[in-house]
Amino acid sequence: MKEFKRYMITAALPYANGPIHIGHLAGVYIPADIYVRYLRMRGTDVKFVCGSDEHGVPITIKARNENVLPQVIVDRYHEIIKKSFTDFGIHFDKYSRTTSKVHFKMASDIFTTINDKNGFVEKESEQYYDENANQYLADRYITGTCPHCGNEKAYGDQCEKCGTTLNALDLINPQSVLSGSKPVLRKTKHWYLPLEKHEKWLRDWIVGDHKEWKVNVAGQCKSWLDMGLQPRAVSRDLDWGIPVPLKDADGKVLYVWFDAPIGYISATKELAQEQGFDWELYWKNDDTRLIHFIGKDNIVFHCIVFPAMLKAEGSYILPDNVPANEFLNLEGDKISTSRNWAVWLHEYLLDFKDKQDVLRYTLTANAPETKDNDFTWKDFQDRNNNELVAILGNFVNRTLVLTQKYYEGVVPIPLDFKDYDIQSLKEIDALKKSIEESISLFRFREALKLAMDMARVGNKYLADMEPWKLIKTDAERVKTIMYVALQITANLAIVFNPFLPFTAARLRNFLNMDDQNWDAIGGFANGKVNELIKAGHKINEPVLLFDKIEDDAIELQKQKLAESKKMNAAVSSVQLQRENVSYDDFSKMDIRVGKILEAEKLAKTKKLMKLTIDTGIDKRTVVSGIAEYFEPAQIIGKQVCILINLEPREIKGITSQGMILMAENAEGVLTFVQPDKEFMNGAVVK
RNA sequence: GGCGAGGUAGCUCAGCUGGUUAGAGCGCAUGAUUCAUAAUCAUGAGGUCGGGAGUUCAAGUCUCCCUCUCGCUACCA
Repeated sequence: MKEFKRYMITAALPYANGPIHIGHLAGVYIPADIYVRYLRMRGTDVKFVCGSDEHGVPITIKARNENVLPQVIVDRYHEIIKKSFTDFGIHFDKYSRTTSKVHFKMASDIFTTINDKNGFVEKESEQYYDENANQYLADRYITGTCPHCGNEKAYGDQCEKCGTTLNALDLINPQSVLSGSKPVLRKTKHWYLPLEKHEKWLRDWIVGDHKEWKVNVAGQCKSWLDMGLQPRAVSRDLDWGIPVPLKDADGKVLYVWFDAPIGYISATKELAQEQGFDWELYWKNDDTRLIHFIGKDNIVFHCIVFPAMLKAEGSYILPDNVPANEFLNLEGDKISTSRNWAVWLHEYLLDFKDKQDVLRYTLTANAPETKDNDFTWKDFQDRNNNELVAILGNFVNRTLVLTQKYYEGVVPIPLDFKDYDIQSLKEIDALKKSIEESISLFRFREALKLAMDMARVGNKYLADMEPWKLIKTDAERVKTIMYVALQITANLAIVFNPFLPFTAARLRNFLNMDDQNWDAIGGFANGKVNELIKAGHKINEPVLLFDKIEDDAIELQKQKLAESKKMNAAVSSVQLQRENVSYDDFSKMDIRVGKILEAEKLAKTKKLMKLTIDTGIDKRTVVSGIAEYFEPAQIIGKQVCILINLEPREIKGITSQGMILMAENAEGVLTFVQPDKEFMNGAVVK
């Protein structure tokens, strides 16, 4: 593998419309932090940056809802996020934000350079415009009736009721969120990044040059490349964001996805200005290894879109690896900000004071590295009580307590080392090597387990040597044993530093030991024992490294979650009544009783069923999205209610003439609305 | 429906280019031990590797079909 002179590490920019939760931590920030701490301990030249992603429509919506300026929203969450990272020990060199001046200039410059090189294409399209508010409407600023489920509060990009992704032009009765008026279509011009032009080198680069990428990452990229890349708009009609730096671009800003990843570069530049180094060395030099830590939702951006931007600009290096993680679930359910189904970092830090490392440990040991994983409070408690307390904490404690008891805290002078002493110390070296390997492959879960094995070596050593027995018969030998146990303890103080920085620091404090770099780790090499703490060295009185977590603390957290669940159920189970309609409107609908004569599932679709209905008037074809809940055989012969005077519509090449009436519950389960006994086909429903 | 990832011991996961009786941690059982936050150490039980077919001397590991979970995508009058 190529030797690099320096590392540029980025962690996905959190979006500044909500706080950080355990999913973010497990997927992105903890692995990135471990990696960077490790590199630093090896004396590697590394910069680690992140920042708040502060543009985009959702922030302007939140601001509107609270009747404040977008800046107020981003200021609020920027502070919360930044503080919680600091308190949690995620140690960025720079945590910036995309509303900074440096970033505005950086994003504008990059846009300009790409534009000067004809890296964009311009296209006109039709978009909804609010004539009262005098502005174009982002998809989120348009509500209307979902053409699928009839929800009247569907947004222009998706319907939250049925989860469907929508196009604003599909909405029935579109309405501007800004003024309530009916928007009109107007032409607007935007700049697009023609990703399809980058397809070839992207494929060579990802599929050819980077076979070492994680399978989930490579697979996702290949899937996109195979589908064929499309031009992607880099600008939007919005008043919150970085203005498009061109003359004829009034009211247009850079699309948030375009400016956000540039935030990594801006943050580096700001750091460079503070510390006085050349930022371009970290972004434009082939000897730099660029690594993006992200979650799986960001794979396409960081592996395809952002590299295409950088390539189009021309002077930047591309990421060497993008170790994306999968998602973390919480107690069996997807983490969700809007449903408040999450463990929020800032709340955890209050509820579990000084227990940063317990969460770091749990989330690393159970990190979603290869597939989605589940966080449970029971697991959190078990890992603390059975692993941190029982294995690591206990070994350290018994060693230090014995040292106090036998030698008043002074590291004893060893005599002859026996084979078993040396063998145990050599295991430290073997583990160190394995840990290095695991970390280099971004397998932090495995690395952490190996670090715990080091503590296990210590426990086993003490159990086998039984110094508490020997002290009565061979006090001289015990000195050597305790000396060895203390060296193992000192190794733990270093090896855990990337994973559990708070604990490692406390341990070094107990041992009265200076910070050490990674290479200091060792047991036995070149025919001699590696002496991390010298004989005669005085150590401090120990305190327990970890406390047991009792059931009531866990119960409290579970109750918190149960509350969220209750609230959600209460809110979402029954839809509110819709606005009144006139009798005239109602009577326009011609609903009849009909009978299903034939039914067949449409090939190549998941939900669609082609039905032939006897309406009493005629036999007609209706395409209906019910295939997920019914088998053709079980519905043939059923009587149903059917709206027969609905505009016919072509679906998958078949003309659908009408709509079957269905009832749908909160989970989206469907059932037929039908007469309670066999009735005449064609009978009017009113 | 298409594509991607995953389905391995009660739980959480390793198993690289196919090769002797399928591994680890936690949990469980038994024993040892008491320096230690009843922590530790040893031993053991427990798996037809989602199901089926095939290739091969040999398959968890390759091919095909089916099935379930997660994600992206199409579709939903």
